[in-house]
Amino acid sequence: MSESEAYLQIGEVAERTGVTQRTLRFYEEKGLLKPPSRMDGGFRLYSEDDVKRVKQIRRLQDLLGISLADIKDMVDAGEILRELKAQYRPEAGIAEKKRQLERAIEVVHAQYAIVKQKTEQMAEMKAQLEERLKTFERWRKELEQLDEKAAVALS
Amino acid sequence: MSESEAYLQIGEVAERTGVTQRTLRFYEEKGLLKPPSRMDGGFRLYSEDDVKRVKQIRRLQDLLGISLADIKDMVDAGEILRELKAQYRPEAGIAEKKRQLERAIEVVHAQYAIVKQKTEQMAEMKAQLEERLKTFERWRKELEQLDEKAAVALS
DNA sequence: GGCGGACTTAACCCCTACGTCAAGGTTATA
DNA sequence: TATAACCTTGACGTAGGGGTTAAGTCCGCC
Repeated sequence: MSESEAYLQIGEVAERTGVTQRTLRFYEEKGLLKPPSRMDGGFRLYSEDDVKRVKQIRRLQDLLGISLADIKDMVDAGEILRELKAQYRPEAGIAEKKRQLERAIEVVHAQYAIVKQKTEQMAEMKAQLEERLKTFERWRKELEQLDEKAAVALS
Repeated sequence: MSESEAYLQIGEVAERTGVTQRTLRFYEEKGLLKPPSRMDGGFRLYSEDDVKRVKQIRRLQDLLGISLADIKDMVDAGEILRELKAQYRPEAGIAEKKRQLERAIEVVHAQYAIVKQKTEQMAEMKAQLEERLKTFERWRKELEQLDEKAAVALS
C-alpha cells in the first residue's frame, strides 16, 4: 500500500487487460473490483493488483463460463489468502485464520472440480471432432475421384 | 421425413433435453431450430433429430461458451453433412456438394481449434489449482501445529 | 358429448453482462 | 488559453434466456 506505486488510469488498465472501460466500471459496480482511488478531478486510479484481478476474472469467465457472482466468491477467497500470506503475525487470532483458510480451500476445491469435469468433457469432444474430420476428408477424396471420372467421361 | 415417426410435444422435448419450453421457442425464434410441424390446434411437434440438435447446442454452449450465432453456423454445417450423407445420389451436382463439404470441414476445423486451445488452457489451470491446494494444505497443517502448542501453553 | 385436468400458446417484464451513445468535466500539450 | 485526448455519470440497447399469466387446446373418462 505504499504511496509511490505507479497508478494507472482506466484506459491503460483496459488496454492491458483487454476489457473495455465500461467493463471495469461494471465490475466495480458489482463488487468484483474494489472502488479504486481517484485523482482530484475524479479520474479512477488503479493499481497493478487490480490489473491482476481483472485478468483472473477473465480467465475464470472464459475457461469455466461461470457467473460473475460465482467468480466474485473465488477471487474474494484468493484475496483472503493473499492477506493471510501478507500478515503472517498471529495477531488476528488463529481460529479466525483457520476458518478463512478452510473456506478458501473449499472454494479452490470447487473450482478444481469444475475444471476437472470440463477437461474431461473437452477431451471427449476433441476426440469426436478428430474422428469427424477424418470422415470428412475421406468423403472429400471420394468426391474428387468422382469428379475426375466425370471429367474423363466428358472429354 | 416419413409420416410414421414418433413426434414429440414441447414438454417432452424439454424434459429429455434439460432445457425449458421457453428456451425451445427461443431457439426456434432465433433460427437455431427449424420451425417444427404443428398439430391442428397449433401445438408444436418435434422429431428425434430436433432433440439431438438441442443437445448439441447445449454442449457447444456449456463447453465452449460461444454465441448462439456461432453455434448456429456449426449445427448448420452438421446438418448439411447429414443431408450429404442421406442423399447419396449425385443428382444435386458434385460441385455443389464439394463446396458444402469444404465449408463444413472449415467449420469443424474452427471448432477443433477452439476446443484444442481451451483444452490446453484448462490443463494449465488445473495444474495451478493443484499446486495451490498443496500450498494451502501445508498452511493448514502449520496452523494446526500452532494451535496445539497454544492449547498446551494454556493447560 | 361434455367435463376436468394437463398441456400449450403468445405476451409481457425481469435478469446478467456488458455495448453504445450523449453531454459534459479534466488533463496534457502547444 | 485553446484544444485534443481522456475521463465522468447516466440512460438506453442487446443477447440469451427465466418467470409468470391469461387464454386456448387436447385427451381420457363418465
